[in-house]
Amino acid sequence: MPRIVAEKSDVVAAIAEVFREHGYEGASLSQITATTGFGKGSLYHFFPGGKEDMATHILAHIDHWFETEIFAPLRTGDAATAIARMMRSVETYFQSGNRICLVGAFALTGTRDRFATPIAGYFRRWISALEGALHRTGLNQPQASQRAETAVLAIQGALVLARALNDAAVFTRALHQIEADLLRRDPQS
Amino acid sequence: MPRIVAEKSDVVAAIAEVFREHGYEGASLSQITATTGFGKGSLYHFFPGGKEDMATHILAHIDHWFETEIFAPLRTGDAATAIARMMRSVETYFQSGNRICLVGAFALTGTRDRFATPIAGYFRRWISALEGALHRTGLNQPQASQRAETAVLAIQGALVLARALNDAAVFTRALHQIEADLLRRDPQS
DNA sequence: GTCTATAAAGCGATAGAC
DNA sequence: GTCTATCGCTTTATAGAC
Repeated sequence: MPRIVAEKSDVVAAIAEVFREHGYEGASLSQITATTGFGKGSLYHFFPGGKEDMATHILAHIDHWFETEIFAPLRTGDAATAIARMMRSVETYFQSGNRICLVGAFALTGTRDRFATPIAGYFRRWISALEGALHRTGLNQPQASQRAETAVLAIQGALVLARALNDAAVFTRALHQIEADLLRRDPQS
Repeated sequence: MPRIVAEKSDVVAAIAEVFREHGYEGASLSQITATTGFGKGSLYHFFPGGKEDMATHILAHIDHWFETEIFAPLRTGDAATAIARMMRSVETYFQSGNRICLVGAFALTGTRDRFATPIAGYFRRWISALEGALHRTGLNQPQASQRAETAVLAIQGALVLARALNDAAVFTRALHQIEADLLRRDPQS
């Protein structure tokens, strides 16, 4: 049954892009109203806590997407398949390097202190889920742990560099190398 | 001969830390005056263009430091020595992961568009200088290019992840692996 | 070169009509 | 649930005394 009025989840996704583009401090309510088409009345109806409330819901929304699409499959599915799927999902989600990671961006400024728990949790669970999958492929625990951390870190770095150079190909290249490194069978870590 | 009054370079270094902590949008003039001790009168005396002027000088200051301490040695010195020195300088500069890269942070938000040229130039010259050094160690051009990009990207990612997890050890671990990967002699890229 | 006072604009947030 | 009007505050930036 179609709805006339907006739903919170629609609003969250729309606002997320404004935060992604300007950062937490840089995203003003007037930009949000202009870009999303929602007036301040609607915004404060959905998010009584204002800007911080919006960001909290956006982080939860992002976390839920990654949890469902990436972390959970890494934990339970066939390890190699889940890792390959992770790489494809990451490429799609970050639009081949044209979209940044909001969680990573929040981490780099004073915004981190405001949202320290969800930010740390997102990366911790990503690394942990990937580590588990790598362990199931036969790697020992320290190797799996190190490789997982390196892969997640490299994805973040690739997003930074792709945007700094305004060259999405940097991201695509990095993803291919990350995948090869993850599945490598030689003795090094 | 000692000076009583402040010099522009002193002011730049002090302001840089405020931008580093809060990002471009998040750093307010009142925070800058509070942290640095310079009043608005002094600030606008040194930087008539205001906040954007300050950020421009800060980026130039950072660029100059890297140019002198890291890029130039990579271009002319003994390759292996210069690379090892780069890793040490990077560890010191970023305070073992407790200090972020302002250029990378600027790249992630709308601030990038304002400073696109210095941001891209910083990373382009870093990668290019490192690529040259790797080439001189015997790697062919594509290998050197790929490894240089991967290393710079990994440094940025390590800074993001270390700050997200509030765990500087992530950065230290990553630096060791990056150095090993850079100097590796096996056939893979 | 540094200060204080102040202007003009934009900010996040609220109130109340509909 | 959405709108407009508005509050109080902070922002960047300027002016002018010292």
